[in-house]
Amino acid sequence: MILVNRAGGGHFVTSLEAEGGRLRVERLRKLEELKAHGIKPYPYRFDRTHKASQLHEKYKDLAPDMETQDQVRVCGKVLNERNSWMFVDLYDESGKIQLFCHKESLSQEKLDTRKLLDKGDYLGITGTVRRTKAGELSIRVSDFELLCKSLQPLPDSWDGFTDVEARYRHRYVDMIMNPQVRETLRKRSVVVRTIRNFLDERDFLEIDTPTLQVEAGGADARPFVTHHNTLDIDLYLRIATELHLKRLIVGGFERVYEIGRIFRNEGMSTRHNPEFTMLEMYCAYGDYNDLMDFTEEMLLECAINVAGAAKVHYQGHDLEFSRPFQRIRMTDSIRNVTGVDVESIASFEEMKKVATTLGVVLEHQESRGEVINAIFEEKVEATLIQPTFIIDYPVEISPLTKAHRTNPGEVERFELFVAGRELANGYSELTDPLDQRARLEDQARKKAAGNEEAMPLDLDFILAMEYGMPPTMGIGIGIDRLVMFLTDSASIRDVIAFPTMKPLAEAKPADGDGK
RNA sequence: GGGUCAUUAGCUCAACGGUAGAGCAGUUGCCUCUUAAGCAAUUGGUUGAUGGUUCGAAUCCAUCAUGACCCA
Repeated sequence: MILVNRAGGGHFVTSLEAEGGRLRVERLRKLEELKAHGIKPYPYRFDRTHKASQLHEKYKDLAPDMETQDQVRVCGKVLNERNSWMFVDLYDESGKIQLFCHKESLSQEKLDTRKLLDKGDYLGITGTVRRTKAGELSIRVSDFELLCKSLQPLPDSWDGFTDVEARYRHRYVDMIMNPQVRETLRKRSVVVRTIRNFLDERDFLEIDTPTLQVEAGGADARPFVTHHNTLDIDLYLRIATELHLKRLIVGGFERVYEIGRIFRNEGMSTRHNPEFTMLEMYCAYGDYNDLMDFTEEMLLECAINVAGAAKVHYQGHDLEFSRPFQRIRMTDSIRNVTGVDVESIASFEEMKKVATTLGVVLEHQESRGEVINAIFEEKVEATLIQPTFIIDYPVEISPLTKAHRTNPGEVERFELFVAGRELANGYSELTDPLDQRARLEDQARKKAAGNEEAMPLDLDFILAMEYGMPPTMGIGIGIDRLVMFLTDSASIRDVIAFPTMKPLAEAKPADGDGK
C-alpha cells in the first residue's frame, strides 16, 4: 500500500510507517533501547503534587538564584529543550514549567536514559523548586520517569505549525503546537456552560429529542439520509429540534431547551460546517417581544463570561453587546439601505421588478414575501454589524410563526444579526393548528414541485397542536457562530474541535482503472 | 458551481527550463552553560498525482486531488 499525501501536510493515512519518515525510525530505535534497559515506556500512573500554574503562583515571590528544599512532583509533555537537555520546557494543561537537569543532581543511569528522550515524550518529574539566575522558576530534577514515548516528530517550535489544511486534518497536533486552539475550545465550553446555567436558573429543562427522524422538518435545509438495517427504512438526520421541542410544550412542559448537534447537507465554507451546534429554547406564555429581552440578557452574560466585557473585538469591528440591541422592522431596514419602501408595493410582479432594479438576482422566489426577503438578504444583511434584531418577517418564509397581531402579511418573527451574519432566529410560535396545517400543506406543495428545502408535511406535529399548545416564544441560536464572535475566530472550523474535512483520495493499485 | 492562488526534507521556506538548497529538527562528538537558537561535524527528497512539450521539467502545458481566498 502506498501512502498518498501532500508531503507539505495534508494526510490520508494508509501507512503509519510513512508518517514522520526517518525521524520516526530513529524514535523506534530509542524505544527499543529503552525497553532493553528495562524501562517501561507506557506506564500506568503518576502522582503529581502540583500543576505548573500552581507552582508559578506558589513561588511567585521566590527571588532569582534562590534554591529551596521543597520537593515537588510534576508531569507533562516535553516541547522544548536547551543545552543538550539541561533545560527542558515541560508543559501540562495549565502551562509551562522549566526543568533544570544538572548532571550532578542525576544518577548516571538517568543521564544515560536522558539521551533516549525526544521532544513530545511525557515525563514524570521529582525535584526541588528553585529560581535560576535568569529568573526562570525551575525544578532541579533529581529523578524522572518516562510516562510516554512519542514516536512522531513535532513541528518546528520556532516557525510553528501553520499549514491550514494540515492543522485541521491533524487537530491534535494543532492543539499541541498552537495554544490558542485549546483556548478557543475552552471558551466554547464556557459559552455552553453559561447558557445552561442561565436557562437552568430560570427553571428550564434540558431534554434530548431525536436525531434520527422519519422526516426532517423545522427548517429550510436539505437533510442527510441514513439507513436503519433492522427496520429497513431510510432515516434523516435532524435539521432542527423545533418540532419535537414544541411537542414537549404540548405535553405540558412550560420551559424546555436543547443544545444539540444539527446536520444540514449543504455547502461548506468559513461560516458553514455540515454538523453544527444549536441552542433551541421554548417558553410558554411569552411572545417575541419578551424573547428579545431574554436573548439580550443571555448573550450579554455570555460576552461578559468569555470576553470579560460587553464590548467584543471581532475581525476589525468592536461589537457592543450592551442592552438593548437595535430593533428594526425588516421593511424599514430595506428602506434605510435602499430608499425603497417595499410596503407600498402590493403585487408580486411589481416587487420582482423592484428587486431587479436594485440588482438583486432572483431564482425560485414565487411570492411577494420571498422577494422582499431576497432584497433584504442581498442588500441589508451585510450592513448589520452591531447586534441588531430585524423584526416582522413576511409570512411566506415563516411557516411555523404566528401571524403578526396587527400587520397583515407579516409574522411575529425576528432574526438577530451580528457582523453581517445571522446569529439567532426567534418568534411568537404559531399555535393555531388549522393555520399551521395550511402553512405546512403549502410547504409540502413546494416540496412536491421540486424545492428540496421546503418542509415536509408532519401530520403528527399538527395533531399534537390540535391537542392544544399555549402561547409560546421560541428561539434558535447558532452556538458555533456565537463562539466565533466571542473568540474573534474568522472560520467556523476554528471553533469546532474536529471540523469536517474531505478525505484525500486513497492510492489505487497499479492495475486499477485510475478513476 | 466560477475565478485566483497554493502543494518541494519531520516543520517553515528557497530554487522559476540546465546537477533540488537553507534554517530549525534529527544523528555523532564535545559541553553542565539557558530563554527561538551551546560548539563542531553530519544524515536526510519518487518536488501532491497522472499524462504531455523538450536534448533536458520542481519550473512550461493539460487533467485530477486537496486546501485557502474571493464571487454566485
